[in-house]
This record gives sequence, structure tokens and C-alpha cells, in this order.
Amino acid sequence: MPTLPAERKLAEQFGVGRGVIRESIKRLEMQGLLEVRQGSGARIVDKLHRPLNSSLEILIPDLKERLRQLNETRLAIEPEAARLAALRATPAEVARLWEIQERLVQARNNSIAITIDLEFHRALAEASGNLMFRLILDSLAEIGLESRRRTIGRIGKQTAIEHHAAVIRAIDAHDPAAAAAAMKHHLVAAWKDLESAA
Amino acid sequence: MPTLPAERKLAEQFGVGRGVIRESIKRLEMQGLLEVRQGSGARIVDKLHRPLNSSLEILIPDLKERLRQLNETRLAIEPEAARLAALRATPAEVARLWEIQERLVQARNNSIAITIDLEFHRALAEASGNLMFRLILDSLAEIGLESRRRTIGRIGKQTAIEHHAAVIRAIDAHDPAAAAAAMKHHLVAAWKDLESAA
DNA sequence: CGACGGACATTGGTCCGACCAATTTCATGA
DNA sequence: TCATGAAATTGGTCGGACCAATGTCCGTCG
Repeated sequence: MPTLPAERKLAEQFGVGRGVIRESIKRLEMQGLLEVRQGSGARIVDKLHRPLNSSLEILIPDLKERLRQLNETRLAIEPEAARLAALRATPAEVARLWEIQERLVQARNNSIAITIDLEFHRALAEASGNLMFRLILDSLAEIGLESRRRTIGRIGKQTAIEHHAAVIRAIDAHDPAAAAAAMKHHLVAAWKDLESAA
Repeated sequence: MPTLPAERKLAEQFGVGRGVIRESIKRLEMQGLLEVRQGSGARIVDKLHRPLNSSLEILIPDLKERLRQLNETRLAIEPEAARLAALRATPAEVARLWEIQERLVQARNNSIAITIDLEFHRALAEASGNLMFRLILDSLAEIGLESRRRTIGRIGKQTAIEHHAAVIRAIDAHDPAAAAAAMKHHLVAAWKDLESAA
């Protein structure tokens, strides 16, 4: 658990007042690089997507509208991410996708299934070799957590498993067009399902 | 020029110490909602895209790599934005696009042309009716300022004018597929040009 | 009369020392 | 051995003081 020295020590070490240290830490915290807890200290984390998330919540206060635009954005990015993954994914990355898929099949309840579903989409963004995709999708994932919760809750995980499998097969076969199409189909289906629920 | 009351006044008004006010202001500044200058004060701005920008600079420190991934991301989002704009753009939004186009034609030097080019892409994101697109593209625009500067500098604005016209025509005709295709063509051309320059 | 310049007020930036609150650490005793 | 609680550690807040940059205003000079 990598943590920072105490504020007082940092202030002395850099020869500045404690207030300056505090504001610097605040800055890094806002950027998603630190998490601060009273009593324990500041520990280093990797939550670079939080600022984007925060911006989106301010920009689109209404939850329903946020989910609608979220879906559009995912629809723009994820098929493209799948396409690039089909072009670039290393054997290790493909293996990781299959391993996540296996765990999704084994998942015993919805809560676990949702976590693994998120992991799948994240691993795919990773395999696309584009960090911007990963950052953006990380943020969108957090926004869409509850929508996903509802979707999987309604239709169960079976559909997701089949769709994911299609995506991974296409990536494994290095077929960009098929990967993009499969991902698009998956997202459209999930969205339709969420809409019909409302 | 909407500005905030002085820190000391805010502190008294809310019955808290000045430090708390300072950290709160710092927070809002990090989110791109305020800009603070010593001597004058804190004025309200709308720079919600800055946090994403900052995250991307941390995530992808290397400029060249950042530009590569930037191009991929634009290629994923902007054609989709153009597609949606073709479906949804109001007459007023289309008129605005033509007006920007006219100014681009009239632009006397590269610096002005670049500004107007940015304006075009921003207006298009706006016309897509998706604020996430606008936020993301605002951020990417700032990253890509340098590259765009070089591109327009090399090949002049004529190509951009023709490509933009094709996009606007498709939107005006409510032809989603054509709008997406035209935008994709524009981005691919610009990228190829930038690559050949390096 | 108008433009320039300098004194003064305003405002953010930093420092210090003290105290409060949450957490962790650790010695003590059952 | 483990639970308990006191003490140390660490972040959170407060108040006052001073520095630095900026804005304001008034008097002087052309």
C-alpha cells in the first residue's frame, strides 16, 4: 500500500508551508492520483478516469439523459475498440479475454456477473492498444453501473455470455469487421433491453 | 465578467476558515469551472474539458504517441457525431455550420483558419446532440492543436474546405451514412498528411 | 481637456502555530 | 492469546500576519 509521507514532513522536506502541501495534494486527489483519508494519510491510486466522470455529471445532470448519451458514446467507441483489438491483440490479451469469459460463465450471482462484465469491457479497451479508449470507457462504466445492473438483472447473463463469446472469437480470428459488428450488436441489444424496461 | 466574492468575504459569509474556502476554490478550478488570478479574483468559466485533457497528458506522456491515439479516437467519435448530426441537426445548427464554412473560406491566414477549423468540429459535436461527444472532442482539440497547425500549414486550407463542405452537405440532406463517410474521409486524409510530414 | 504615472486598496499566495477529529499503533491486562 | 484503551500519528480547520500581483483612483503634466 504505497502511501505518501505526512503533510508536515513533506512541508519541512520541501521547505514550504503546510498549506501549500495540502493544496498540492488536493490537486493530485482531484486528478485521481491520490486518495486521502484522515488519520491514515494519502495513498497512491490509479483513478485517472474520475475527473472525466465528474465533468460528465456536471455537464449532464439528468441521469436518464446521461444514460442515453452514454449509450451513444459507447456505441461509437467500443465497436472501434473491438476492431482495433482484432488487429493488435497479443495472444496473452486474447487469453485474458477467454479467462474472463470463463469466470463470467461460472459467476454465481448478478453482482459478481456485473463486476466481471465490466472487467471484460475494460480488458477489451486494453487490448485495443488505445489508452484514451480505456480512460473514456472506465469513466462511462462507472456512470452506467446501475443501468448494467438492471440489464443483467432482467435478462440474466446468458445473452451477455453469447455476445461476448462472439466478440472474442472475432478478435481471436483477427477479423476486425466481425469484431466490430459483434460488439455493436451486443450494445444495441443491451440498450434495447434497457429501454423496454423503462 | 462573473467573478466570485473575495476569499476572505466567502470565509466570513460561510463561517469557516479561509483555508477551507481556498481548497474548495481549488477543487472547482481543477474541474474547469473557475479560473483564479492573483490580484483580481476567481471568475467563472466553462472549461469542463480540461480535466480530461490533464488526465490524458498524464496517461500518455509521449506527444507523438498521444497524437496517434488522438487520431484513432477522433476517427471513432467524429464520424458517429456527423451521423447523429445528420439525423438531428436543426436548421439553425446547419445554418451555423454553413456560416462557419463561409468564414473558413474568407480566412486570411493559417492562424485564423485553425481557429475556425476547431469551431467547425465543435459545432458539429454540438449538432450531434450528444454532450459527451462535445466534451471529449473539446479536450482532443486542445491536444491536437499543434498537429492541426502543422497540417493546415502544409497543405493549406483548401482540402479542409472541400471536406467540410461534403460533411455539411450530407448533414443538410439528412444523409447519415454519407455524413459519417465524409467525416471519416476527412480525418483519414488529415492523418495521412500529418504522417507523411514526419 | 486628456493621457500618463504613482500611491493606495483589493485580492490571491504563503507561512506559522495551535487545536480538533479520525485512524493507527501498541502496551497492558484479563 | 486476544481484547481493550491510552497514546502517537495524521489529516482537517482556524486565525492572524505578511508578501505579491492586480486593479483603482487621483493628481500631475503635456
